[in-house]
Amino acid sequence: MISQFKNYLKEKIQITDEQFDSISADLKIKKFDKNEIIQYTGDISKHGFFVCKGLLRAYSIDSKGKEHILQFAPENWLISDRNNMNNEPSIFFIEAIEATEVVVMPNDFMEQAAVKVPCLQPMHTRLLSNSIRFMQKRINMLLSATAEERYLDFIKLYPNLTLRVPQWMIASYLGITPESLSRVRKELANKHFRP
Amino acid sequence: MISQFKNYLKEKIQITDEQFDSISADLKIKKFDKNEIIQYTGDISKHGFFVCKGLLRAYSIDSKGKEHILQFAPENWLISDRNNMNNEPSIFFIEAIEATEVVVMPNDFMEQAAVKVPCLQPMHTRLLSNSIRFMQKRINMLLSATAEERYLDFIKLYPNLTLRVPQWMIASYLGITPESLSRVRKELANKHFRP
DNA sequence: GCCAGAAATTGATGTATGGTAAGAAAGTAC
DNA sequence: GTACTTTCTTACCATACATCAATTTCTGGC
Repeated sequence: MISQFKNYLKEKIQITDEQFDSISADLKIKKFDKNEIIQYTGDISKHGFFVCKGLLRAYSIDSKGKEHILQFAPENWLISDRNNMNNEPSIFFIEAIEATEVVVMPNDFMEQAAVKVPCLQPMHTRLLSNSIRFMQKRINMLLSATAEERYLDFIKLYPNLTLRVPQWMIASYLGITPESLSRVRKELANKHFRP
Repeated sequence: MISQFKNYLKEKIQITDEQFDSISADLKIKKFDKNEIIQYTGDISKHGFFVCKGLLRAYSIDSKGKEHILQFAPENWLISDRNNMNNEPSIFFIEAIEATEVVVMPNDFMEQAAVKVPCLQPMHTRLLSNSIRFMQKRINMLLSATAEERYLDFIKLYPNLTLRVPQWMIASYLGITPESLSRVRKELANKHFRP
């Protein structure tokens, strides 16, 4: 449903149906099955994705074969590998955790679209800035907080994801093992933590 | 020296002296002493900084009073708190590690300047994208690498900073204690590591 | 050059989280 | 429903890094 992307934009900026139509020619809808991999490490992908429905994750695999989740992308999230902007290869995989429907947008979509619809430009900048803020917060947590604190923070930040994704993925996002997360949860249960 | 900022821009984009003059009216030079704090947590700062000379660091202080360095900013780096774009308070301090000279730029400088000099816009987007890539890499390291690996990565990334900043700051950037970094270095010395 | 304070090193010990392994529980496919 | 896989839990032990404390080395100010 491309209209979902239109609604997303309408919530952020003033854009008419005509304006949207003028930029949507470059967009395509694509569906992915659960567990389907959308982008591989080393790819030079030419697209970013807007998630209409479903759930994606971006993850890397380290030298020991362990996965590390960099980002979840549920409905109404944009996900794109900024490495591809410079035609450099991706450093992570993108995979559909659930059956997912996305809008596929060329890497230069925002720049191009902003020519026709100027107010997209500040929106784009704002999105990038938010992404930076978000990652700064995450780095800060990784530097300063315990596993338990990070887990509580995760629950607050992604209340619905907590039930939607398997625990081992949450552990992978937090930078701990599934076993440790299980123990953290047990601890919290003992303290009568209510999620 | 505001000319340093001009040279920086000239390396990135096509900009004439006249164009630069047309946007530089909003810029000011400011000097900070070593150890001077430029921005406090909670501030709603209205400026970002371009470092002409010297070295800044951005850091947070956790609930136990421990500092955590989010970013170093040596010469020719831009540093600005994206939180301020939304008039939200800063989540970190910015401090001069050395006597430092900066160009002070209003938060909306890039947006405004891009009206007069359009090619600043894609440059700005590229800078933000690079910042995102950089932080993704750092998150990935924090999730997957040992203290030693992160230190080696740091040395490769910031060869000159390694000598310029005290070790306890590097430790704070890496997310370990100064004692641990000292031991990591000792280990590397035993393995005949040559920096 | 000397002194005070900061930074770095080192040793002894503590703790959070990891690794392994086994079994329980929950999904998923047929 | 049964079989099979995946996920989650639990227990035991291992390890990377933290903490505390005592020196040693470095640095800047006089």
